[in-house]
Amino acid sequence: MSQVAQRRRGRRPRAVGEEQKEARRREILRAAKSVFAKQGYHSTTMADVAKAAKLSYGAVYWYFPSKEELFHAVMALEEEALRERIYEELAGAAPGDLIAGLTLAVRATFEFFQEDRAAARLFFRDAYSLGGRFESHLFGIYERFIDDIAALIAEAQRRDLIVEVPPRMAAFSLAALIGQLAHRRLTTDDGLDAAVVADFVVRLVMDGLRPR
Amino acid sequence: MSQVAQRRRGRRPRAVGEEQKEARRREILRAAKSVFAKQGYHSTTMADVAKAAKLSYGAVYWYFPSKEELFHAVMALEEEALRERIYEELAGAAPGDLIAGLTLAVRATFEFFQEDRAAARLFFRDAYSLGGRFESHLFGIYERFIDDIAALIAEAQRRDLIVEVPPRMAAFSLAALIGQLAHRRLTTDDGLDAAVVADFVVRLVMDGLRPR
Amino acid sequence: MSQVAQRRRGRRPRAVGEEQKEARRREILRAAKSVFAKQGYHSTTMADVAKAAKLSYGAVYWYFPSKEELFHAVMALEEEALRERIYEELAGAAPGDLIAGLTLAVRATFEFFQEDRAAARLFFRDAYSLGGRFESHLFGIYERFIDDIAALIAEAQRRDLIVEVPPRMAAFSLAALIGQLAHRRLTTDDGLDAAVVADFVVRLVMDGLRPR
Amino acid sequence: MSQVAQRRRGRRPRAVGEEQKEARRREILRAAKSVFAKQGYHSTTMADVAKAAKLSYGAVYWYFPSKEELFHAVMALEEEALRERIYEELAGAAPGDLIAGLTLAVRATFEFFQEDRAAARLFFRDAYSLGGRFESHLFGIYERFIDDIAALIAEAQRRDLIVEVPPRMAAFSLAALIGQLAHRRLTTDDGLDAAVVADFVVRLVMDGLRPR
DNA sequence: AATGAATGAGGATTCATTCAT
DNA sequence: AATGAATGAATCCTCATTCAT
Repeated sequence: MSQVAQRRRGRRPRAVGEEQKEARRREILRAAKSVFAKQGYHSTTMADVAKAAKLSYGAVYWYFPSKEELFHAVMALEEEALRERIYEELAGAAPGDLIAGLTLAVRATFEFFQEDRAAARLFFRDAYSLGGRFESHLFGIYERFIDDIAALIAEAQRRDLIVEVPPRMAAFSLAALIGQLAHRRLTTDDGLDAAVVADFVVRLVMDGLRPR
Repeated sequence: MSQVAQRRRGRRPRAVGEEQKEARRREILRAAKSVFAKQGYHSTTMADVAKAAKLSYGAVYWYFPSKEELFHAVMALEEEALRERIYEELAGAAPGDLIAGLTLAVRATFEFFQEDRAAARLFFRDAYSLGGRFESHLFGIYERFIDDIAALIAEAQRRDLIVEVPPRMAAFSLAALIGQLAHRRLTTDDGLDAAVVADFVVRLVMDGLRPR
Repeated sequence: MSQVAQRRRGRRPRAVGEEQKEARRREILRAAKSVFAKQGYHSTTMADVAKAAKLSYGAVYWYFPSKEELFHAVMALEEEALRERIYEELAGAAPGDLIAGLTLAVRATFEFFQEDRAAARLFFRDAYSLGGRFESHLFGIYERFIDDIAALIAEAQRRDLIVEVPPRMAAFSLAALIGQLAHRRLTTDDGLDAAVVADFVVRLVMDGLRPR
Repeated sequence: MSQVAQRRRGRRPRAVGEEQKEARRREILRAAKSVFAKQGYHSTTMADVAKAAKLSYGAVYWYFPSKEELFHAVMALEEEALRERIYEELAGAAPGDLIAGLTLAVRATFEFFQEDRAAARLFFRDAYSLGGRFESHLFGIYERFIDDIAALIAEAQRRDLIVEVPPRMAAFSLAALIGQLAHRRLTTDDGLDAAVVADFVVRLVMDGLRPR
C-alpha cells in the first residue's frame, strides 16, 4: 500500500508495525526537540509537544511515559548525533596525529552546535534546568564525552605532546569551552565567524596545553 | 521613629523607616538566594521564600513585584558581590602588570564560586534555564564581566602581551571556563583541589593567549 | 470450522465458533474478577483486565460493551455461583426440616466467601462503592437472595418455627450478617476459625428468631 | 464589626482568626459530606466540593491537603458524632443494667443513621470504596466502636447475661446488623418502620445471645 | 476477531498573585 | 507593613472508548 493511500482515510493514519511505531516515535522526538528548544523545558507543555507532532493530547503518552522521560529521550538522541559527528570526523584524521584529531573533534563539535541551534539550546540551557535528582543523570550523559576526550589527551600526554594536567579536567575544559562558545553565538550577536571561533578554541587549547 | 509609631497589633515588632525596610529587603534576598540555590528557580515557590525569610505568605510582594523580579534582584546582588571580589583583588596587583592582574582575577572568580556554592548554582544552573525574555537580561548581567575582562585583554594586546584575538571572545572564554569548572566541582566528585584547577585555568589561558 | 477458516494473519490461533467465543468470554470474566478483586473497581483499568486475560488492549470491548457492563457480568456470575452453592447444599437437607435447611444455607454462604475471597471483595467492597445508577441494579442482584431466604423464613413462620417478623427483613439481616462477617475475616486478623463464626451466626439467628 | 458589615465589600468575606478558620473548615466538611454522600467518593470532584462550599476551586486545598485527607476528615467527624450520640444515650441508662444499655445503644445508632442518611451513605458505601492502603485505616475507625461494644458484652458475659461467644465477634455482628439495616432503608423501599426494625435487631441479638 | 494506536474529556493538584483586613 | 485566605488558570497525567487495519 502506498504512502499516499495510507493518508487518505480516517482521522489520522495509524502507525502499524514496529517500523511505523519507531517512525512515529522519532516524529515525536523531533517535534519535542523543536518545542523544547524554542520555549525551554519548563515553558513547554505536553500539549505543545502533541500539537507540534500533530498528535492528540494523550497520544504522546503512548510512546513516552512522562515529560521527563521524553526530555531524556530527546537528549539521548542528540548526544548520539553529536558523538557520531565527532567520530566520523576523527575517522578521517591520520591515526597517529592526536593533535590533528583533537583539532578535528573540536571543529566538528563546534560545527554541530553551529548547525543545530536547537541542540545547543537543549544542551546548554535545558539540561541544567531539571536539577535535583536528574542532574547526575544528565551529567552522566556529559561524562561520556569527557571520557572519550580524556583518553585522547592521556595518550597525547604519554607522547609528551601535552603538558601534564589531569586529563579529565582538561577534557572537561575543552568541552565546556566549545559548548559555551557555541551557545553564546546563539544568544548574542558579536559578529564572530564560526571558523574564527573554532580556530581560536583550538589554538587556545593546543598552545595552552603544550609543554614548555 | 518611636516605638509607639509601630503598628499596634503586629504579631512581632516591625521594622520602621528606610533603614529597616532595606534590612528586610536584604533578608528576603538572602532567603531567596538560599532556596533558589537549593531547589532551583522553578521548584521554588514564593511560599518557600517567605518561609525561609520568616515572613508571611504574601509579604514578599510588598518588596518585590513578582517572582521574576525577585530572582533578578538576587542575581544582581550576586553579580555585584563577584565584581567587588574581583576588583578588590585587582587593586592589590601591581598597576602595570596586566598578566598578574588577570591571574588574580581568575583566581578570585574561581574562589568566589568555590566559597559560595549557592551563587554558582544560581549562575550556572538557573540563569541558563530561564530563557525567553529572561535570557537577554541575564546575559546582560554577564556582559558586564565580559566588558571588564575584555578591556584588560585589549590593553594587554596593545602591549603585545597577548595574541591578537577578539578581546570579547577571549574574555568570554575565560569567564566560561572559570564558571564551568567552578560548577563542575559542585556536581561531580573528581577529587581535584581548588588550587590545582585555578592554576590550570590560568596557565591554559595565559599560555594559550601568549604570542608565539 | 476448519483451520483454514481462521484469519490468516492472527498472531496466535484464534478461537472460532460459539463455543470458543463463550470460552474466551469466560476467560475475560475470570481475569476481570481477579483484577477487580485485587485492585477494586475504580483502580482497575480495562488495560489491566486485558493484560490479565492475555488479550490485546481493546479486545475486551468485543465481548463487553463497557467497563460497567463487564463488572455487572462478573457480579452476575458470582451471584449464580453462590446461588448454586446454596441450593446444592439445601438439596441435601431433609425436605421438611426448614431450620436445618436454613442452617445449611448459612454455612454454605459463609464457606463460599471463605473459599473465594475475591468474590467477597467484589460483593462487599466494590458493589457498594459504585452507587448511582449502579446501586439499584446491584441491590437487585442482592434482592434475589433475600427473596429466596425470605420464602424459607415465611414457610418456617407458617409452621410456628420462627417468630413473626417481616420475612424479608429477617432474610436481609441474615444475609447481611453472613456477608459482613465473611468480609471481616478478609480484612482483619482476629484469629477466629471459620467454623466458629459460622456456628455463631446460625445460633444467633436461630435463637434470635425462635418463638418464646 | 457586625456579620453584616463583613459581608459587604470584596469578593468574599475573608475568614479571620482561628475561630473563623475553624468555621470555614467546618463549612467545607459539611459541604464535602453532602456531595460525597450524594455522588459517592469517586464521582465527586474537588470542584464539586468547592462549589458546594461556595469557595473557589483551589481554596479547599488551603484547609485540606488532598481529596483523601478531606474524606478522612469527614469520616472522623461523623464517627465522633455517632459516638457522642451513643454515649449520650448510654449515660441515661441504669448503670448496672447492661442489657438495657445495649438496647439503648442499638436504638441510638439506628436512629443516628435514620436521621442522617448522608452519614449512612458515607459509612456503608464510601468507606469501602477507597480500599488498598486506606482500608486498614478505615477499619481502624470502625474498630473503636467494636471495642466499646465488645467491652459491654464482655461485662454482660461475666454476669452470665450473655452466652459465651467471642465478644468482639458479637460486637461486630451487632454493628454490622445495625449498619446494614440502616443502609438498606436508604436504598430500598420495603415500607418498614424505623421502630420496627430497631426492635427487631434488639430482639434478635438479645434473644440470640441469651444463655439457654 | 483481534490488535493496539489514537483520542480527548476529565480531574487532582500547584502556585503566582491579589486583596480585605 | 504585614498577614494569610482566596482565587483560578495552568498542567501533567489517566483511561474509557473508538476505530483503521
